[in-house]
Amino acid sequence: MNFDIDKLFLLLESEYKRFETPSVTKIANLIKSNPFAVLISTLISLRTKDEVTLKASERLFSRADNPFDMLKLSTDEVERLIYPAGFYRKKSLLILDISKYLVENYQGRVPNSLDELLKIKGVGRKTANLVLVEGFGVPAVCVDTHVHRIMNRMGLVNTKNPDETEMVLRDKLPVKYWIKWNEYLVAYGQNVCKPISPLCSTCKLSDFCAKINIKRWR
DNA sequence: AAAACGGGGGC
DNA sequence: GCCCCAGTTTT
Repeated sequence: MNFDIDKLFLLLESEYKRFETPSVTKIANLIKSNPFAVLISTLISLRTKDEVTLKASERLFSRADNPFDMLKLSTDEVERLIYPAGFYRKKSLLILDISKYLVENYQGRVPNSLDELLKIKGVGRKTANLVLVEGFGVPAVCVDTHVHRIMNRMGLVNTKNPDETEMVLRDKLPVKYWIKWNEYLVAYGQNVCKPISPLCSTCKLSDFCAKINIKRWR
């Protein structure tokens, strides 16, 4: 990164605090303390808005916040619990599949290495890295659509491939920033650096922006 | 009626 | 690398 990464991080941090909403943060923090919850809520979040995901997760985890309890539920029950998130059939089957896999292979615990996480069905690099960062508090670079879009707009990368963005960040971003990077950028991506019609005129990060791919992402 | 919400996997 | 997947909520 050519620019002052420390300054950028501080800006992101202060912006993040502006976007915090107590109720959402409370649920999110509850999920964060449990790697299994992080894993499952990430699957629920597929093609689903964040508030809906959190509400569905909260309902599901109040019934079962570990693989053993999850396997006591039928697919119908899981479907009903996560219903508003959409794609509930596919998701409920996957949730129970993964629960079974974790019980059979890891005594019901979520593995804490990238390689082992990637062996789980339905888990790719984004999900695996998020489980490491949020579930285990291990430094990892998690590139989701927000991180990927903003890094492209800033000119750090110029690629459609999130894996490439991940590799560049691993190389250029100091490890001490890995834990919070995804969280801050997701918040910024949702509130300011949005996919369509981003709020560039009031953006605090414009000094860092290469101003490419602004109009529309995707 | 149309758009928004995203990541994994198959080829 | 490109395309497919498939359902809700919001506008």
